[in-house]
Amino acid sequence: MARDITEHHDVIPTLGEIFREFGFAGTSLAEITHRTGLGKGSLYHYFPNGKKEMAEVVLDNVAIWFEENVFLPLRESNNPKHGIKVMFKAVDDYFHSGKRICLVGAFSLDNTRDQFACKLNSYFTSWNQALASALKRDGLNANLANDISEDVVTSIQGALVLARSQDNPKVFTRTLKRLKKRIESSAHD
Amino acid sequence: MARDITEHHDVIPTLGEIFREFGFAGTSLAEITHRTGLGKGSLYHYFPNGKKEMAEVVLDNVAIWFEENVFLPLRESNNPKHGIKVMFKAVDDYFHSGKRICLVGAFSLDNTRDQFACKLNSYFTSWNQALASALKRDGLNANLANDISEDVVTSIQGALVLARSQDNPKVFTRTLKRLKKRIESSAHD
DNA sequence: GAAATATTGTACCGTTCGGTACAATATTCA
DNA sequence: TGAATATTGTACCGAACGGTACAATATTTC
Repeated sequence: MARDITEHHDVIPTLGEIFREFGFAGTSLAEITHRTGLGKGSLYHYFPNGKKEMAEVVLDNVAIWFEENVFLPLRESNNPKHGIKVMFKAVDDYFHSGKRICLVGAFSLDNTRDQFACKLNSYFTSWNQALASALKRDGLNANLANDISEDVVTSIQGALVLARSQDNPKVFTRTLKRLKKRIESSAHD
Repeated sequence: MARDITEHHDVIPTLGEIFREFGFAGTSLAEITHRTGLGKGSLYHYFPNGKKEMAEVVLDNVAIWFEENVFLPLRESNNPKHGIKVMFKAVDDYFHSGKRICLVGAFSLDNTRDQFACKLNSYFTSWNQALASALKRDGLNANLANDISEDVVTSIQGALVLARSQDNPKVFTRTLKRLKKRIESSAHD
């Protein structure tokens, strides 16, 4: 269990960026000590279970951020259209308009996935369900809502992959625009 | 430059599967010697530049496979609709209906990307252009064709990420179905 | 069959890996 | 202040890392 590291207020975000950059296997403790400025003594004081625990805390923080800024607005906004708007804005911000990749997506693709399977799975499941919920409240039937919701979450992930591989964030912003339009046009069917 | 390893006919596919499973950084020579059955002596005989060269050869082989089985049919089929059909079938086969991830996508997400940037970039670019070409020949205007093409390639990548993270290949097969339908319906606009 | 070449197994290299031990130093709290 | 606790820097560990050297063995070529 991680001790209270919250007073080092930017260590966890920094860890996130390192994992984003190198992946779990590719991230070395040397890099972590360098970028966080914390020696091994401190790191293992706050994260007794080492690198794996650091990744878990980071993933938890990602989940919390999305819960607050994306899933909750989708689920509980009185105006589902507004909730969806909030989602797109938050997603665009979070991924720096395509210049930042999704840590959950990255971890999903290699075998470290197995160690974090539960967290990775629930991230996408929550997103899917929250968005589908908003779409249903907006008048779509359940099948269509689930369909569009899966389409949106899937496309966002894919767009991050392509934007990264082509070193062109516009792939991401174009995709968001396309998805917004698709939701709008499906609303008045 | 890799020497002729073609007589060990399944070494390159095996390397591909290892890289898929562990990522580039996470793949050790020990794992490679174990799974390929080749000792270090042989490996460095055929791949004098080591692990990096192995990955390059694997990526080249992926590119060749897609060129032959996906891009070429899209670009040169007399009947573009048929070319698109061939693409979907080949993609479904290649990714084992969602049970196998995309090596190019996986490499794109971590920092090893920089070492292979050119190959990763051209894979997606070729796919995009080939598909857009087929759509245009099928009567779509250029803008719409590019739009749909990016949508399809993006969604396929995303679906592979989600299918993997949720350990549910059906996410992938559903996505393919959705994309086919979308192309069909956009054709008679 | 002999010479030249291609292939392979094995021992070994220096480096880096994740992680631990622990003393030294801050900090907290009585 | 002084004792207890929290935090940190540093030296170190064994294991695994990617890679090399090279002799031994196949295989090809003449």
